[in-house]
Amino acid sequence: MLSKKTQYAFHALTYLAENQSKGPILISEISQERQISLKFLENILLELKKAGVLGSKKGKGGGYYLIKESDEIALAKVIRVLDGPIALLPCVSLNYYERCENCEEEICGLNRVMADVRDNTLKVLENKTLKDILRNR
Amino acid sequence: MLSKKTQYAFHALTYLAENQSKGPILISEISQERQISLKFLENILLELKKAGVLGSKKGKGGGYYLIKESDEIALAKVIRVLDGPIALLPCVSLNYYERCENCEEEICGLNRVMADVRDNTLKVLENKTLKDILRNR
DNA sequence: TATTAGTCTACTAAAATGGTAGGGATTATA
DNA sequence: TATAATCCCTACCATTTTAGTAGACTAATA
Repeated sequence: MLSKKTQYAFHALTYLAENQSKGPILISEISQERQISLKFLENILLELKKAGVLGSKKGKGGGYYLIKESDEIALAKVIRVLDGPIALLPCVSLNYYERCENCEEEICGLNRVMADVRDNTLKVLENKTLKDILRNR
Repeated sequence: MLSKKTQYAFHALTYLAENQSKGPILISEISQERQISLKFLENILLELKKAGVLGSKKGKGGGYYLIKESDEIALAKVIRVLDGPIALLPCVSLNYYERCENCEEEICGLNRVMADVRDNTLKVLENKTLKDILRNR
């Protein structure tokens, strides 16, 4: 399951995309409009900024804004930033690989199937973007 | 990610499948062979029994055994028993549906995509079975 | 009836999750 | 250049989940 953090991230990002024309958007505005705890949202947006998904501007007239088009931000990217690995086992994760403790990868039949699951999941999450989850359509 | 519980469940189930001919297998034997904490494994096997995946026999000569062929036990079943929902959002879960709090399902674009992810994940997990993850091949 | 082996309830430690508090740093503008 | 507006950063906290443990209980068998 996606954490609240990631779910909030999607809500915030779609809000930013839908209001792109207004320039930088205040955290507090997103918080109010999308009903997300202000301080929690601060952390989320900061992580997205550090990951290169968002830009920000301080001081009056400041706020957050997208630095790419909404169809250039894959859903997989957002999930990885906030939740980490998408794969079901560490030993088949593309971005967060770790050796499994309890299994020898050569003879363990599970990882082959889980790599298959991963590929099928990513087929959607890498190709669907922010644009695909916008409200106004 | 799959929990340790589910990962252990797969290790235990494949052990049972690979040693099916020996009749009921002791929890302690599985625990030793697959390096899983005995008491933790007890809980796991019990849950699998209650879910109709395993049978058991008490007393001398007892133990656990599969009550279906290994190609009749879908991986999805095992994951649902131990970890719960497979979908990434409660509002698109087939077996553990719950309304999302922060989103109105009609206008939220996220659930359409996540239903798509779910379908692609299940395409693998419903069709691959215990038999597909056995060692001896 | 003694032994073997699963069943059940309860407990615990550690980690993850979800959220909060309070300054600090930077920028715009009066 | 003062000050108000904003994001930035570190630390903290409560709750839930995860992973694992303890010990008594029940059923089957010899």
